[in-house]
Amino acid sequence: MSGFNLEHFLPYLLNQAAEVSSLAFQQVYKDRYGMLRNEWRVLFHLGMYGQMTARKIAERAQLHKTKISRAVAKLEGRRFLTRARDGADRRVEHLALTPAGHAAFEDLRRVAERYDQALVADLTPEEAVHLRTLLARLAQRPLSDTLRGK
Amino acid sequence: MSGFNLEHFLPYLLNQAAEVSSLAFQQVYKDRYGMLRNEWRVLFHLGMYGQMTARKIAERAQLHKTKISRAVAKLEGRRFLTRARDGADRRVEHLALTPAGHAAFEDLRRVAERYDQALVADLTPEEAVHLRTLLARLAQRPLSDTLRGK
DNA sequence: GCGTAATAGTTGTATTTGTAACTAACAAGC
DNA sequence: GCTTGTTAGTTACAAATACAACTATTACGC
Repeated sequence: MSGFNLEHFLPYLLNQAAEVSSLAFQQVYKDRYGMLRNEWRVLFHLGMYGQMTARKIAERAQLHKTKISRAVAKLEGRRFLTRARDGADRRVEHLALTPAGHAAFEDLRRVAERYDQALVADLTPEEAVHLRTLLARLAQRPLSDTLRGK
Repeated sequence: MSGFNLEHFLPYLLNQAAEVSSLAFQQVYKDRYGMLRNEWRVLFHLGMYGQMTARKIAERAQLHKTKISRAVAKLEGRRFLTRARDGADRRVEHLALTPAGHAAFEDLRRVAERYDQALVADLTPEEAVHLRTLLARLAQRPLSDTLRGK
């Protein structure tokens, strides 16, 4: 036997924390705008970084292109964004928020900001920074071959 | 404007880290045993804590009872667990791993242990402990009313 | 230019999931 | 000992997801 314990297993802890900490915020964009997570993410990327192509969003958000495609279709249907074909390469479309889309983004950005502060409320500022740094490190590392060999 | 940035939003970071850090391990239980995440969780709970009811697992794993129900049905179909009706209260069933189920659990437990070590490999032991502690704290806190008021 | 490959984005279909409604068994009040 | 309520677990159906195949367009090799 060993000291291994399910409650300390990092993927388990990460999943639990991610789930709990997303839930209340998810409720907000769902209730106010009928959005799903992927739609919110696309909205946020366009709001934060301006006009972008679907491919670029997929890259930055690490989201599969089919998810982007469907999220974009929904957001377009709600008039939160518009598409513009690229003149030079007609496969590409440039996505941009409409005023309504931008208003929704600003609203949700404010909520997200307060929400984030509430989440780290009982951590010291140093702990909060440290936590974000560690998470970013974990998220960046590719782990495909950590399990090679017996 | 403010300093708010999507890449620092805690739910976003947690989700990315959780997803990345689960992926390679998920591959293992999927490839070796054709299991989904919920089935793996049920297997692990039974393996770690012995015989249990579905309700108890749902409680400990913070998983909805329908997920447990379906996971148990799949695991039963693969002969990884058996059900035994409670004599006193015939609504209740006690679940227990079969030898095959226990062998799968032991195999996966070993993989999980090595995997966890690989995940924290470039953290100091203190950092790793700290990270787990912070995550557990986040996971426990109920956040339903952090967003009250304007 | 022409054939082959790559890229942007979409659609189809099989799985999974979420939510609510359901069955069966027990408990409590009167 | 009935009626009403609760609890354990299952099932049904709608919605969401994953993955592969698809269309349309551009790029490359020769």
